[in-house]
Amino acid sequence: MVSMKDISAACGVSIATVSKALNDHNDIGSETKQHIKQVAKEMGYSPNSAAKALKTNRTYNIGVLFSDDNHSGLTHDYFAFVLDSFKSTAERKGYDITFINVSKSRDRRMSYLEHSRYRGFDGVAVVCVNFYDPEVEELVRSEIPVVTVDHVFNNRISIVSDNVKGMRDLLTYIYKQGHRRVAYIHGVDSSVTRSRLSSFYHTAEELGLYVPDEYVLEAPYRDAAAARIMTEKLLDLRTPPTCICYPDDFSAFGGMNAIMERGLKIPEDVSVAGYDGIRAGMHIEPQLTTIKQDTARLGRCAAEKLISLIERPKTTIIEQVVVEGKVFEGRSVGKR
Amino acid sequence: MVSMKDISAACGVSIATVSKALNDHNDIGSETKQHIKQVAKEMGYSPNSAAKALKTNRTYNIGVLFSDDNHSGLTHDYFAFVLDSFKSTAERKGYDITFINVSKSRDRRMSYLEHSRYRGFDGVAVVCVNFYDPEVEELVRSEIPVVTVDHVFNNRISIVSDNVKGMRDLLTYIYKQGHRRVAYIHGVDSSVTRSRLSSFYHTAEELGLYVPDEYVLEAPYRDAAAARIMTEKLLDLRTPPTCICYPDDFSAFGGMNAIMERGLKIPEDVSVAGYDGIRAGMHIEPQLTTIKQDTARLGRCAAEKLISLIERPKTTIIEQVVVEGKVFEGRSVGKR
DNA sequence: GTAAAACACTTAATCGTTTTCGTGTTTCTA
DNA sequence: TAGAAACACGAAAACGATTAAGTGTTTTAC
Repeated sequence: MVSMKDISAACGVSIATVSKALNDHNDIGSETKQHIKQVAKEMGYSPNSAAKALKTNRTYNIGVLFSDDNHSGLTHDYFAFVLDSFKSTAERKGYDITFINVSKSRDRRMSYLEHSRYRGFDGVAVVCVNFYDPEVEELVRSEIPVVTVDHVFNNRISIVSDNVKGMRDLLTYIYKQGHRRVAYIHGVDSSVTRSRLSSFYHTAEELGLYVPDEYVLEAPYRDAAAARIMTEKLLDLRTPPTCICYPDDFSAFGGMNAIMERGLKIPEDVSVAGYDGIRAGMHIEPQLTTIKQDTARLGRCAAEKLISLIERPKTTIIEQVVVEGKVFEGRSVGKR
Repeated sequence: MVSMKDISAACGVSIATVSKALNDHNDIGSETKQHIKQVAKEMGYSPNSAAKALKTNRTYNIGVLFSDDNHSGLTHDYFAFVLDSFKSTAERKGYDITFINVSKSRDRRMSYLEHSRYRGFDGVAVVCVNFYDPEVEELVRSEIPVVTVDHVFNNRISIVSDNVKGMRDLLTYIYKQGHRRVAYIHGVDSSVTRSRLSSFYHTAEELGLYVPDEYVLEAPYRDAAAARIMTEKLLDLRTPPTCICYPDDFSAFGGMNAIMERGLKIPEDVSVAGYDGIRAGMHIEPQLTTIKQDTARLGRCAAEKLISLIERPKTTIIEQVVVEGKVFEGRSVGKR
């Protein structure tokens, strides 16, 4: 590995001069500078991020905390899309991204914060984790710049999808299609769930839609099997709903299967709505009506905000950025 | 940030002693060692990976090259699963993973190899990229330990799914269900495609299955729209196939839609088989018959092999590890 | 023509670790 | 009891970069 020392020797100048030449400082003569750059290229100089980081305290590396209770991890469609967008935005701005370890390593495990300090991340993005984990708390409250996605912490930047508007739009759409008996299987408790649920109730009231208690059930996110069971409960009611909303598209798939297995038709007998707008939903029969999240924007916003916070901490506004999704009109919600 | 220097001052010993104590060297007295560790904990010592890396030339960081022509990136279901497994295996063994930049950064872009050297990756995994990219070549031929997934390079370790056996098993299953007119829409040229295609022909011959040329078409991977078009071509033939195999599950979704839109029933009129076994396939109607790849094993193997190559270069066998998938019997391939 | 300013480098300290040699005590060994 | 091990620790160099301060030379200004 050829270092600045080698170049300085080859060029007959000091290491400092090499450093400055390569970094385009303006107290180096232009022909010296050109020559040094030339030689560096010829010798195949490769900079050493560790040395640079040690000296400058900047790594141009962003940590990403990415995991959840179900251990869906990277295979979580919605968050994978967000992460993908986050990644390319960060890369375009000159940052690399490294995952913050979530599994216990060979020897003593580090906490998220310890790990972040160890790697010297310039900033951290928290996505798709259990936000009530004390280690997450510790990380978020630390001195390291942080953005969170889909969860609001006090006095931190967060990027959240507009669950209130999303649920309102979805329910309104369903209502306009003529449905008057709408059930909602919501996810387990979290800020996302709470936003959607209260929006559901609030919108129902606005629309003059009566929602009996037995129409509102809970199931874990992305658990097709659980959604099945809940769906069957709903279908067993004396007056079953004409439309069922699910916590996410995957759950909707599970629900659809339960419905079809009873010989019922979608959307003729029962309508179904998902949430998230994952790709597979477009390809199934009938095409799933859902809220299409703007994952590209979520990821991009998160990266931009975080990098802004890193590079211009004073002028970066600490705020919650809300990203709207929109109703994707498939064919799983029919007219009544 | 409290460093070894701070601890050495607090304990009245030299920095060297602190380093050795914390690293459990055995030329430090046990009570001194205990005391130093104690103080380190109390003072909230946080180690600095950059300094350590600079000195030891080991980062415990693995680079992952992950991208493709379609820019599916992280949202590529099959590879996301592989990566997820890779990630958790690596983490369990004490390695972090960092993405190798694929987009051009703000200033001059680094090549994959330059980037890897810059970050000092102990090793690199190459997944889901265009393997004919000269930059990939450069990286693979370099001094850095490398494993590749689903592509074989000369004299490098690679983990490949058993496409020959997979295709054979799938076609054999289809044959046993009574199909005699089987079409295959294969992916674009790559080592994976070639294995599957030759296995398809070979197996057909073994089975005594005649495959007319017009039954074999090409479409890009994971392109539902292209699969639609090809499917329609097949359905327009004077003797259309009774079963269509697709390059992957997503393409199969596209094909299924084309079939259903013609009012044909799956599997009564036309049967459909996918490849990969992504989650969504389980949830659609009819459930997709496909080859379920062992993504967990692929990722785990890749990580284990790479880490072995890093830690024990001499004793690690350079080989192609083949991971078998198996037929997932859904309901999209019917009996004839 | 001379002091000051501008220019083009160099020196040397520093970031936080690791690790090779010492070196001074203590404990065996014969 | 003298010499050799064994033990417990320290000094200092090194990893590869950055940067403040210093130095000698040339240009500028009046």
